[in-house]
Amino acid sequence: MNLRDLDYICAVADHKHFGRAADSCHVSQPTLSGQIKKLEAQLGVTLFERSHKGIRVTDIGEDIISIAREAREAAQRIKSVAASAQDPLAGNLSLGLIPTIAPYLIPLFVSQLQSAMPKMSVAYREDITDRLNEALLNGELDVAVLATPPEEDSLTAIELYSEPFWLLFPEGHELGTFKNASMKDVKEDDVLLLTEGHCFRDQALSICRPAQKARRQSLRATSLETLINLVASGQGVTLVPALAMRGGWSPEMGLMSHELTDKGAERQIYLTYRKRFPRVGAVQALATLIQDGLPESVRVA
Amino acid sequence: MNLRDLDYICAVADHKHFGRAADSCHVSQPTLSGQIKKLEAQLGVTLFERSHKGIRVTDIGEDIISIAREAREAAQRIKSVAASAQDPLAGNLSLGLIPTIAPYLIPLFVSQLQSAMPKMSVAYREDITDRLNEALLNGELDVAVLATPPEEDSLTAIELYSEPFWLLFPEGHELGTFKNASMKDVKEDDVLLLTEGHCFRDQALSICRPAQKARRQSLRATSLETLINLVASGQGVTLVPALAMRGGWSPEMGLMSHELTDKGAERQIYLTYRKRFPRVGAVQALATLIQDGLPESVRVA
DNA sequence: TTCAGCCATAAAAACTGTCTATCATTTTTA
DNA sequence: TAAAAATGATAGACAGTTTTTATGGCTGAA
Repeated sequence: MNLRDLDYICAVADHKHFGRAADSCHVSQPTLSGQIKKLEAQLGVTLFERSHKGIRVTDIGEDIISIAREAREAAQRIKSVAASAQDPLAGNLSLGLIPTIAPYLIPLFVSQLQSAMPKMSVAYREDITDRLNEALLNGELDVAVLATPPEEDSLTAIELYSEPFWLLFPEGHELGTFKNASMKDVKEDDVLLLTEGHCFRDQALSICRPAQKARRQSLRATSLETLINLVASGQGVTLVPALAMRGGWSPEMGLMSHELTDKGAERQIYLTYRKRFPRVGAVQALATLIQDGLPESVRVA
Repeated sequence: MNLRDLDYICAVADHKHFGRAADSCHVSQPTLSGQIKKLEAQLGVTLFERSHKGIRVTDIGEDIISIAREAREAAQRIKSVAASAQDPLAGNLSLGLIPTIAPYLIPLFVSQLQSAMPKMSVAYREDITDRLNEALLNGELDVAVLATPPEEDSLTAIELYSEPFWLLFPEGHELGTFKNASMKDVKEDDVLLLTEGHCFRDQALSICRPAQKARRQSLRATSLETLINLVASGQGVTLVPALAMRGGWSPEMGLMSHELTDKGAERQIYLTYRKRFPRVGAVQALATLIQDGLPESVRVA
């Protein structure tokens, strides 16, 4: 049996005439006759009672043809579902972001996303790099905004932007007298960091002098917001990524900041996805959309 | 697209492994890979994300495969409906009978029909020959028990039995003194007949002497039962077909009867159906069943 | 009776699906 | 780290199926 055979019998049932049915299927009449004859033989059932007056559909023929229509309709639905999925800017996309990016980046593109890709529905997930990578690998996630390049061979990434680090310190701190800041100006045990697992912790540590690295085990914040509040309350200074500076909180909260002048005081942000992920178009579109929404405080490659 | 292709994608979705899916479809792995690749190209959609770790079904793939399962299920249903319709002793059959046969013949085979062909459901229709023939031709009816051979080329018939005519007369009638009866013994204007349209009227007339034929225009019964009652009330004599004699009414109602000795005082009963009617098996089975239930008063060919 | 309409049949041609053999890549194992 | 195993993709030959054109036979109508 064959979907085409089902087309043929439905056409004959509709036209009650082999020749016209054949025309409607764009095949010759012998083709249609032959295929229907074969199908009848396979099923062991006569679908049509042929006579020169006209075609009569047998009782069993009626039954079978109505099921055939269901099958054809399903096949048709497959085609239209596939056709409407053609659009790379449609469908579901699950997007992961790390906690030091999500709250600052998402507002920069969500509304644009809605208007530019209304048929794309994005599910967000905020988690630390390791877990996002894992989710990418097992297919729970389609794409992720990460601050580390992919390590697995099966992953690849688009470079989104590079994000400078800023030094955040409380009002009245001696750094306030400086025009700009470098890590050299920071006291070793003055730097507050995130808890382990946050990649930004490692990135911040990597631009500290070696001596600093072992210190301050006791004070670790679980989020950037907490960290900032700690700084505001005079517990020390910290580094924040540029996008986190977008909030208007600095003056009111008694916080001051300098962009760091140190070379390498920045991190590269990637849009990571599986190499085999089929909807590269959607990923590309998302990357461009994110980049278009970025402020000038970060540098797009 | 093809039902086989749908089998393939469902198998891959089930096994998450091309090789094993190919095995389950009893084809080689390249065949399966190739067909799926082609289907994906046709649909313009990636159904599976292939990697060496395992197969991941894409979102659109999930959608399409679930529809594919519907189509496969419909195809399967076609096969099983056809298979269960293989049985010639199953299905619906519409059976017509003429009024001078129906009430006497149906009781002779209905119970046998139920037990011998329990999956066959017969719809009965009682009507005069012309209308039954018409219904046969336009497909309203599948078979008919008629007392005339088919006239249309597209119809054919099985000879069921030949049914002698009996002469029915009231008790006290002079015919009661005879051992047997012939039409020669009957007074011309004594014969009561059915209304026009009943073939039995014509059959009865045909064995009357020509002189009788123009008479008795005024008394015409619309049914055999009426005719018999008319005879019982002394209005005349009549002919009845043998099967109508089966009832136990003769003595009680003051009726007597002789089987006619005239040559040709009988009629041939046919089971008529369209030459092209596909379920000849059902018709044959019905014919045999009817014949098996007949009494000895009629002759099976 | 002839003619036109309709479905069935036959033989050749085109197409499609399948197989074997082989490759490239990835993962596992030694 | 290198060899082996596993997995899916590719290529070319082959077989089976579908399709087409040409033709036949039957039926109903003029």
